[in-house]
Amino acid sequence: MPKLGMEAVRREQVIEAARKCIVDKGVANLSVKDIALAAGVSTGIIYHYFKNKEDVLLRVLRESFRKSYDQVMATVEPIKPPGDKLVKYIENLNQAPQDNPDFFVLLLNYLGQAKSHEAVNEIVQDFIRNVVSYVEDLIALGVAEDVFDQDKADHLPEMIVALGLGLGIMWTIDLDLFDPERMGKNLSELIGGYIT
Amino acid sequence: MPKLGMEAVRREQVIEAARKCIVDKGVANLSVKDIALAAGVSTGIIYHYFKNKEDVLLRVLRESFRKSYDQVMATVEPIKPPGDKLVKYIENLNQAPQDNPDFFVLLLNYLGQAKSHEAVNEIVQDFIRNVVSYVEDLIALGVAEDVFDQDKADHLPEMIVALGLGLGIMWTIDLDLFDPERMGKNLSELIGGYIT
Amino acid sequence: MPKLGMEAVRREQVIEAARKCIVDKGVANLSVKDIALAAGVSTGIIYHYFKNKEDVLLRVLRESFRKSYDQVMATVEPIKPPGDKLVKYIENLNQAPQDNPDFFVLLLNYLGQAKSHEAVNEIVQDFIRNVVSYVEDLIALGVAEDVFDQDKADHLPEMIVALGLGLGIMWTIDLDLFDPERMGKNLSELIGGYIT
Amino acid sequence: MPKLGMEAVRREQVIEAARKCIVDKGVANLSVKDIALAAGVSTGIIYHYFKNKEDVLLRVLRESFRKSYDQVMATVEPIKPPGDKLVKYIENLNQAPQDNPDFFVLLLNYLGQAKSHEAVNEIVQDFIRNVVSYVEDLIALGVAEDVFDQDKADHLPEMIVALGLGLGIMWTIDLDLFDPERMGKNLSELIGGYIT
DNA sequence: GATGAATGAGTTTTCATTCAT
DNA sequence: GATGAATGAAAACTCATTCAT
Repeated sequence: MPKLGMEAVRREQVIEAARKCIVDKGVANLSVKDIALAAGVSTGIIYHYFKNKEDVLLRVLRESFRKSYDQVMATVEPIKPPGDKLVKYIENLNQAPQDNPDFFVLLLNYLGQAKSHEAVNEIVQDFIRNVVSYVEDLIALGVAEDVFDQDKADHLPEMIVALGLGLGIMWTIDLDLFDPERMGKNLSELIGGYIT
Repeated sequence: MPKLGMEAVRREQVIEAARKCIVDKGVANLSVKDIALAAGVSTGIIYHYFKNKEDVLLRVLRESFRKSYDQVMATVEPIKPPGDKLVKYIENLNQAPQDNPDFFVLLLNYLGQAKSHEAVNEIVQDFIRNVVSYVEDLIALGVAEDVFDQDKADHLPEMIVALGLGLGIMWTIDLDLFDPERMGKNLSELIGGYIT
Repeated sequence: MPKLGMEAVRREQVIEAARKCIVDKGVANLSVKDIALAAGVSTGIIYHYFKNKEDVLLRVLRESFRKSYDQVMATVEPIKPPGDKLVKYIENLNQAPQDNPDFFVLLLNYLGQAKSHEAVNEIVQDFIRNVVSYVEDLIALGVAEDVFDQDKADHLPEMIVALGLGLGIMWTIDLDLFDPERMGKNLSELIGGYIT
Repeated sequence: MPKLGMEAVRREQVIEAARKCIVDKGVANLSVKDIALAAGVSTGIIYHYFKNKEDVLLRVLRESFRKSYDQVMATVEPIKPPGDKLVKYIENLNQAPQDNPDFFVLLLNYLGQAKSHEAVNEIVQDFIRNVVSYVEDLIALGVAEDVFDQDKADHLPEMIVALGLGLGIMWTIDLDLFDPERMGKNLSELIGGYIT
């Protein structure tokens, strides 16, 4: 067993286990013992690498947002034409509930805490602002390069994100509510109409 | 204090107290003692009128959805012209986070449980389906009376609801994200464009 | 509704309900509410006619012993020949678990409390002593009237009662342990051999 | 105090403490806190080693029956002559209330629950059947080796056990009811008469 | 570093008893 | 007399956190 870099391994091990537990049984019913069991470590070790349970949970959230961000960067950023970039992003947004359903389950689990938990609120706020501002940038990019007209709607980025969030939540709660495939097309059309 | 015929009063008293507690401190940190204290009763009486804590929480959710429904009925249904009806409803949807911020905080608190709690999931699913189907009816009504063209977008009702939900959540988490007033106008335009 | 004699009626109503509850679900799992429900009265009324729950339970025990005693008197005492009297009593003892299985279930429920509950202990002790002394009298009567020889065994009455008690308990716990019919005959022979 | 390998010790510690509590104050009035206090541990640890209170109580019963069985094996089995074996066993049975009064108190505490508690009933049934069948074997052994005649009474083993049980209970409830010394002799004679 | 036994404060729930009506 | 709503103390049980090994 390597001793060096063990810390990073253990932390990742615990965070991933906690994430899985939250998705499987909900934050509400999650004990430190559950996490330790899922991670294959003792409860004690969790307190060696994390301040306390809350610390673990906050890191799960941050990590989850970071991964989501990384994934967007990896799939959207390589694309160069600004128009395609936005289209790809919208596609991503639309695929998210299917491609990464865990993300929405996790998000829902934390959103409920946001209003009564300062730290959670802050992290979630930052995430939403980042997403909105990223969409703003994508649109601005298109406008700058004359691919889009000035977008015709005020607050379009917020609406795009809200649509993605709302549809994601709705589909997470009720898989039969709509067909994500067709919804994807509608979404592209709707938004496309506003920027060309 | 009368002792007879208090059942309805007590139940309402407890449910309202529980609702308030959830909004104030979150379901996660909510004890029966808290509810009893907020309701001004003993913990014992809660078990006299409700099966257990879960029973109370589920009733808070149902009651909250019922009130929300009643309010829509009271404000939207009196309006007769189908076009105005839909507009009014959209307005309602848009005002909701401001007019009734508690509703969204409450909703968020329960959404997190939905995936790991059968009963919650069912109630939330029903609610969403009802809302979507209500919007469908409003649009169909307009089309039938030749006020709207057939709506141009597939899944428009789902998108309208998703927008309302997404914006509501975003605004609940981050009051500074956008100005609801202006957002209201954008929303009306966006949707208006799709049904006339 | 008659007002006079209501007290006796109510008391009997409650005691009988409590007895039934104990037999059905055990003293351990018996609440005052259960008793009230079974008796078709309110919990309050129980405290009007009895000092407290313990008072009810003690009266159930006494009443049960009294009835058992009355039944013996009614079936055994009318018989005049001392020999037949004892035979009849033994028969009674043997039939008890079948004829009145509730009695044994009840008895077992209280025997467990006897060692840690002064009042119960006293009542049970009195009952056992009475039963033993009744058998002593029956035998003495037979000897006095020259129907039996002096009984050949020391402590015969105690042994007879112990056999009845032991077999009753065993059969109550395990109906398949033996056939009470055949056991009855064996018992009569066994005891008969010792007093003639 | 060592922390490792304490499982067996702690379990025994808790079971023994629970047994003591039951004997001292009765199952009816026994809280987990009492057990923890008597065992000198925290309440939490009890739930670490046992599923719940019921689990502890059932193990107390099983353990008690096991010890009783072990003791019989240790005292009766070394004896080889079948006749002496049975005599020794009867002696044991007779001495039990004196030698091990706790056993009867405990037994009484559980017998009351048997009828309304499936698991208790099963354990007690098994115990009684084992005891009866052990006596059957002892007699059969004697008959096989021509030490006893075929026993003259049908159901003799059941009667022997019932006598032991009945006398034990009676003497537990009322120490003054008879002299166990003399009772022992009577018992031996009585039974001896039936198998020689 | 790693373990998991141990703690005890806190949570849900029950229930005998009281008392206003 | 009669009711059953209301209380609150006590019970069973959970779980984050600590710490001896």
